[in-house]
Amino acid sequence: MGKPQEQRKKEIIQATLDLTADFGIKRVTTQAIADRVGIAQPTVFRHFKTRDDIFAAVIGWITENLSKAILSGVNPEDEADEQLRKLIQSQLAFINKHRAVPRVLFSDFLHLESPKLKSLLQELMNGYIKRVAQLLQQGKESGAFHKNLDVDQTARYIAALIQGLVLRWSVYEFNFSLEKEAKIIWKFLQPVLKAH
Amino acid sequence: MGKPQEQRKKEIIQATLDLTADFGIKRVTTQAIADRVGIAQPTVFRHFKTRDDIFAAVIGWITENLSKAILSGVNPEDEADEQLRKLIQSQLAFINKHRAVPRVLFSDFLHLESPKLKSLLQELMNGYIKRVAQLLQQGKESGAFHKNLDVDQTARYIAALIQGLVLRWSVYEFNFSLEKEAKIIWKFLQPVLKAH
DNA sequence: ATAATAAGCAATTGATTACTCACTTTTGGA
DNA sequence: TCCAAAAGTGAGTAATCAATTGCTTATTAT
Repeated sequence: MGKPQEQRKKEIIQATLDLTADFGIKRVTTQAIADRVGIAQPTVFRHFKTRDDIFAAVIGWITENLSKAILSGVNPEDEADEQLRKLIQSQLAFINKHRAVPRVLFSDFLHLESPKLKSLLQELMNGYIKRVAQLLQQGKESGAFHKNLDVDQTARYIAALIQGLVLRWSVYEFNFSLEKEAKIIWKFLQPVLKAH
Repeated sequence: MGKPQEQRKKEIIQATLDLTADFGIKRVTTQAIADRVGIAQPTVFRHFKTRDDIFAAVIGWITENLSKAILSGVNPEDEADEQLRKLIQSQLAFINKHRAVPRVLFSDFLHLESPKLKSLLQELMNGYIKRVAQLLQQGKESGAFHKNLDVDQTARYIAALIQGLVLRWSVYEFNFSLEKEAKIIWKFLQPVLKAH
């Protein structure tokens, strides 16, 4: 019994991701989702109670897979600065492949309509910032980064830098490669991390 | 004839700004705007042909007043680095006062539903980046910034940094002061601008 | 003063869309 | 095999909202 249920859920999440990437959250109606999955519109509600629940699952998917992408992109035996470089690189590679991410991130719908979705988004950001801060702390202790680095502040700004970059990428209709930007952003960060 | 017309237009724009700050673009219905101005809903359409036109005017207002705020905050006789510091500071002070700015900036509605509004947004970003790049170039020539600075790249990243910061401010429900952040962000940028 | 124009409104329309209901079909465990 | 639960559907419902229409009131230029 459980199997088809879970299968359909995944199909619905995937369809929602694809549609969100192309058209943005507003246009992703339950009808559009149903069409793409190949079921009738009311059937969607057999698997998710409300449309919000679908987007909650989508944020869950993003959180989970972004974590995976970062984990698999980073070698914990590297020096902290190399780990951070790879983290940024694999994060941008992931977003580059999943345009639904900026659509979800920059959605007034999510920011304002649903407190539940908003707190999921806050958790996603918190988790990311925390992870970066850990690496900064590690690198500070090992001498890879400079001694007076404010790790929390810097982690927040690294996150802000990347989010701003992704916003520009999204506003300019994905017309440059995020993966290439990873190298440039890393170069940009060097003086912040390593200067005296 | 022109006078009441222009007056009402301004009232509608102001009402839209206020409502957007509080509730986000989606909830700013023509009815809500009319209620706040104190007119009937169809009267709104005497002054703006479509709802999109209202938001176009709002972006126009933001563009104009952000420019003014920056201009009046910057003394052109200062050194370039001092001008840039004041530019960032007055920009953040302006956004701090006008929460409609992030609501407009981070709206999938604007990004996706209306090509016209999207290109207005792109122009706003372009103008800002250009202005920062000019200051960087000026400071590079005067020796305030280091010789190998990539002015366009750096200008884009400064814009990204600020936009990412404003996104966090918005996602965390405006629970910290952007003006205070201006000082910290300036400190953060020092090594990028002045290192060898 | 008055004609022309703009500003205003109540009532309605038409389109959209999340969600429900009553019913049928499929599926999988005993 | 059988039957209970799950998955599915067609046909709605109810709510929301931008935009229109047909009309009245206020303003202003001559």
